[in-house]
Amino acid sequence: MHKCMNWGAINFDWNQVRSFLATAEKGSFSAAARVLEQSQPTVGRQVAALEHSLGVTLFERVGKSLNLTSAGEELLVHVREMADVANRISITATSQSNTIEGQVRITASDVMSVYQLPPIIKQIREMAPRLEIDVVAANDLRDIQRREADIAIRHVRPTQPDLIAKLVAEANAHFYAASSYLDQVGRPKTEEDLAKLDFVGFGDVTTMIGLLNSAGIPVTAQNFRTGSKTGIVAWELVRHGLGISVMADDVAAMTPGVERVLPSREPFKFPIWLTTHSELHTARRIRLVFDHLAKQLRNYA
Amino acid sequence: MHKCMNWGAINFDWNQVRSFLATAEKGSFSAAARVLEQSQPTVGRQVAALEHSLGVTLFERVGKSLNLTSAGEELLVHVREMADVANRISITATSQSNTIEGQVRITASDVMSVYQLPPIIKQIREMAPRLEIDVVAANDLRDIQRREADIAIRHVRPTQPDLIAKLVAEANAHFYAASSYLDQVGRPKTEEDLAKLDFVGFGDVTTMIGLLNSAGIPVTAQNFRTGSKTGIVAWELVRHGLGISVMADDVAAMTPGVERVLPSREPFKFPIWLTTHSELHTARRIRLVFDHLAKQLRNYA
DNA sequence: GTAGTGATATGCATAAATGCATGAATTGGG
DNA sequence: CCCAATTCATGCATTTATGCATATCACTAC
Repeated sequence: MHKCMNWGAINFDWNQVRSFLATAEKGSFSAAARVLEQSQPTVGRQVAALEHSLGVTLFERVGKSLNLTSAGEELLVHVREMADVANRISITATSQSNTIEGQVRITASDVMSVYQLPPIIKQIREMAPRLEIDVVAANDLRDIQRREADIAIRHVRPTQPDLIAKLVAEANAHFYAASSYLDQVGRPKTEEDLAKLDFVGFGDVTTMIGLLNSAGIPVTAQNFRTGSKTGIVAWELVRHGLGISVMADDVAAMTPGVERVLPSREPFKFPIWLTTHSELHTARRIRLVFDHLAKQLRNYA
Repeated sequence: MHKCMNWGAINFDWNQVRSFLATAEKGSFSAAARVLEQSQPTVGRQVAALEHSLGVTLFERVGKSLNLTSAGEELLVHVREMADVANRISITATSQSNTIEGQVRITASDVMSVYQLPPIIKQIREMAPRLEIDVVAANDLRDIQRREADIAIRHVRPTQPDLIAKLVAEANAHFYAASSYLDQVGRPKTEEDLAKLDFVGFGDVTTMIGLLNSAGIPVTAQNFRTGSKTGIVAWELVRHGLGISVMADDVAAMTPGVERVLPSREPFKFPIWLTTHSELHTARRIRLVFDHLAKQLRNYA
């Protein structure tokens, strides 16, 4: 039989709890294994071991997908709480750490990650060779409280209370298109001309239309025949002459083959906020990266 | 060097946190290892690994004993919270478990554990063979919230809010001494006579004197020339004729060679409270033991 | 229906953690 | 002042957990 070192629920493996949480949130052992950076058999076995040592069935194996038992659901509440505390431990530990080594995670839009971050990160790497910079390129907002990133570069002011945010720059953006495309369709003189051309969608098309309409450009869904949630892909579509889109001037300036549309139009303005957890800001390695990012991003004003 | 699978403090081993907690509370790796039922090298290595993966020094090794770093102290707050949540998980899991198997921990005074519990536990064992009953014989009050026991038998009403308590009996106690001792010093007729004899201390002598004084027996510390914190030892001392002590009548009745002193004196009365966590009370295996204990202990009224 | 996708479970080789035995160092007591 | 008793650190053998490859199963789409 088994060895049953810890009969009953007195002492259980805390790591197995984390496997359970990931499985419950992702819906399968395989998906949980991916986030935990472990293998599917491992996660499956850990959850099974937890079930055994707790004496409770957490999931119903109905062949296809796992369903949370009512007992599992009740436990999940506490398990989430435990994970929250674990995150707080992680944050507090980092804030206490005064060494300039270890990992720092920066999250930013994919466009900024590709076009603006690399040279800055190269500088940081030279300043602090033992620092490991991890860029999380994502257009959805990552949660700093849950430690999905240490530092976030955002274009909206964060609302959460425990976060500190610094407005480092006010960036300008204009309409851009490939010169080849404009040669073909002609260069618009007015915003009404503009509304007759093709646009390349960027993330959520609906909100983009709303934004443009409120800026006085009467575009509709008809204008958006191509697009991508991934900013870089959308920008490449623009570069290959598939239409017009709004882009930060800095990025556009380093992209050959595109030119500004309605050059005299007043620019769109958007803020660049640098964000981190207030506790993390006391950690030397975080502060170093934060301050250097602030300094360098200020140049893109 | 090391392999550093998880650089930075993003992902750390939750079990290592428990090792840290035990070490911080017990003051040494060895002591922590005893509580965790692990070896001292393991605990030491786990804490070292945690320090490494968190990038923080938790303890100062000053040769003799470990001292918590300020960083460690700050982390300890959150770590305790994490352990609390883990306990809640344990309790909730048990409350959800409807199988009559696994461990049930009962805590009681050592005297009760030795003289009264064994036959009851034997009955339970026959009723539920797959149940593992663990008796924690301790005269200090064990914490049910921290899951040091599932069911506690106490002589004071518990005050904590999440506990449910059942008054199962009102037991009687008298003065007892070995017949051989009374043959030697004579059988006292009054309480003043009594106060001239030797008493055997039971736990804290000061509170015992206070108790006897308020009962009208003018004893002083002079009367207590022997004693033991361990009730069974004290009772054995009584049985061997080293003096007088108060004892529950049931226990005294099954001890040959002792007889009641001042037999007509009205008995001391003390309550027997059965206590468990309110959530645990819904678990079938806990309920079974709880109810059977209540039923059997009622006979000792 | 039938092939294809994505999931869970199992056997087996490997990697990692654990425990034991031991040495070094420190404290407390005679 | 030295001896006894603890404590932490390290080398080594063993146990334990992990990952890979694979078989099996359920569901989807054509």
